[in-house]
Amino acid sequence: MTAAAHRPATLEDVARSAGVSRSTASRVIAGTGFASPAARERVAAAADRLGYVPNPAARALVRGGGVRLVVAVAGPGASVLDDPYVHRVVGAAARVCAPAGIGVALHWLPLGERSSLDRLAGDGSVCGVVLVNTTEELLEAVPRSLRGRVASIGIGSATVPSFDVDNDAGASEVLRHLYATGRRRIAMVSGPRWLPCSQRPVVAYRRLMRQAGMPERVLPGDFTAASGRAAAGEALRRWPDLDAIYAISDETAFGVIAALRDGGVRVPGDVAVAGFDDIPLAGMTAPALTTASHPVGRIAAAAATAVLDRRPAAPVTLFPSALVARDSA
Amino acid sequence: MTAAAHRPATLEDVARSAGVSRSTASRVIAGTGFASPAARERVAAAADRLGYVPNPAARALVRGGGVRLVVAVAGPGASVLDDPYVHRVVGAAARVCAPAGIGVALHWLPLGERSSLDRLAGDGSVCGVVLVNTTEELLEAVPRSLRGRVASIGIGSATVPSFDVDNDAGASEVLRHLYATGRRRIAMVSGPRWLPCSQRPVVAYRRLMRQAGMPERVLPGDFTAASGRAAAGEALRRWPDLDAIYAISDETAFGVIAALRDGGVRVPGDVAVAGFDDIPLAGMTAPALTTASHPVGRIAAAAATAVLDRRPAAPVTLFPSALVARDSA
DNA sequence: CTGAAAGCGCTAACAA
DNA sequence: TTGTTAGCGCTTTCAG
Repeated sequence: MTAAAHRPATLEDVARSAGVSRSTASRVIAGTGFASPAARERVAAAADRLGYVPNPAARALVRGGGVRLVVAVAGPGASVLDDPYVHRVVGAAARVCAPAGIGVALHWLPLGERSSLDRLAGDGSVCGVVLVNTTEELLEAVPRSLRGRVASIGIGSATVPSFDVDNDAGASEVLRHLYATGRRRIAMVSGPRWLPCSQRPVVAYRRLMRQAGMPERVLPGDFTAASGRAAAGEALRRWPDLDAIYAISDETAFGVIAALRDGGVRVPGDVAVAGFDDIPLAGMTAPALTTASHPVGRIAAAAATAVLDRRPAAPVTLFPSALVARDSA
Repeated sequence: MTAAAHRPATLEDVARSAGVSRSTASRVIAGTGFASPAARERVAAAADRLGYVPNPAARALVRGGGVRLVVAVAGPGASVLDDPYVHRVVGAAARVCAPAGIGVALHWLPLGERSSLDRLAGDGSVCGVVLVNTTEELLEAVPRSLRGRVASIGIGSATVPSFDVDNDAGASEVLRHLYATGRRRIAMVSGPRWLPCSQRPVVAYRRLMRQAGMPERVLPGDFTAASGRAAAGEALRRWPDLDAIYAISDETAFGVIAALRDGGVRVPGDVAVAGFDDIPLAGMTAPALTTASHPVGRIAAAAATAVLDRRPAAPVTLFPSALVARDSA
């Protein structure tokens, strides 16, 4: 453990200090190729003595590997980068990448703009891309050269493996819970129309409603609490007989509950409310939110790992969604 | 706009295509040094045609600049990396770094372990470090070679500039609000004892209580809702005459409110509760949380920018905390 | 098993 | 104003 010199120690320094050539030192450090036990030990000792840390940038340069993993978030505006969900993804990815000496960058992908993806593909420092909130259009625009080092959290395509929560099963479970507890006039607040993966729960909802002979009532939202507020007001106006609202995100559900409360509607007495995601605070509010928990961190870690390892991933990897029945429904 | 070739275009490709030397191309692309308008234009055209993107890794290698900014979070366990606050910091940093071709890595810094910092300093690919939740001990262990490219979100030192919210003013404002609305027996739920910057509000609290001749009642917490629950129970037991609880984080405040509710104590009727941070949901709950809003994203962005630009920052940069009076207090 | 040599993509003296 | 020449720190043939 040496006081870090002003200039970081290089492999050359280690080699000299160990009395071997740079190649030998490289083989030992990288753990690749042959080296005598003696050489192995001397190099290890020298590296330790000098506080040597391999430079991933130099390594990437010669290997053509890249040094950053880009989390690319599609959306109508750059403000999508402020989303807590996105931050969770970036945090999980950064954690997975750190040991490999890989950094994470956060980019906004304007909807329907293919040049951004081309730029990423043409950047030799980019080792891979994790797409968030993708559209079919964007998926089609993924350049050939990105294949094998791109993954999507959300919908995928033939060339882009998808890592996502089992939206269909999750939504169905919540809906069945609502049904089992006697709710028959269930409205749904959906995600933004441009986001395909948020349509999955809507499809499940419609199917279930039809099967049960219950009315289909879908209102558009955008994951925010504000959109939940607005949707709840609208729902109350259009369907006074309403007895449940299923929101596609917890934030939205909280907005729904707030609007209901303002309108003098009791939750769950008059109207049950369920969310989706199970954010940390979901269990602390009054009423505590009934929702489905999603392993966002694990999903992001899996996507990042697939990209890092260039491991040919299954076309679709689904993560389980688990109903958390609390007070609101 | 060329379909990204399998191998990203290099400066050499651009130079050849423009009919100039690599150096000239470099000067034009990097915007440094001289170049005739003619050359300038031809290089620009070639770069555009080839979809050329400079490779930050190669650039960093020759300039000795590094390619990753490390967000190093101190704490007793690696689980500190799961914190939403940390994710916000990483997200903001990643956003600031992306245009420069710099990635962000997330590291856990075990309390009192100096070798981690030495490793970071000895890694040539690290362009800088943003410390989160630092201690004096860790600050002292910052290697010389990191000076000028390290910043702290929290307390700082002579060599490490600090970027933080004005904890003192923020806490005072909340406390004064509590006082102004008639509260006289105010308990405080503090942050973890090992975290110096979380002691600041406690100091402010003690000073104010003393000045007003009010009792000092501090209970330890750790920012989590669970610790808020526990602290509230304890507070009720020890101080039955309590009329307000000030929690050092919104999560904790929500835990406090939940415990109070469970105990049949009305908020704010019997006991007022105030938080700290103003998380997005603070305004949606019942009662809506009175708290102080903190520009976490801006703070993180400022710290990251200071490190990136190697700009000699002021020893301490304080960001304003703004009281948001809602229903809970 | 080891070392010499070439080169990843780029910048920065230096000479022309 | 431009091109030539050295590297940045590392891996990787290819000879020894």
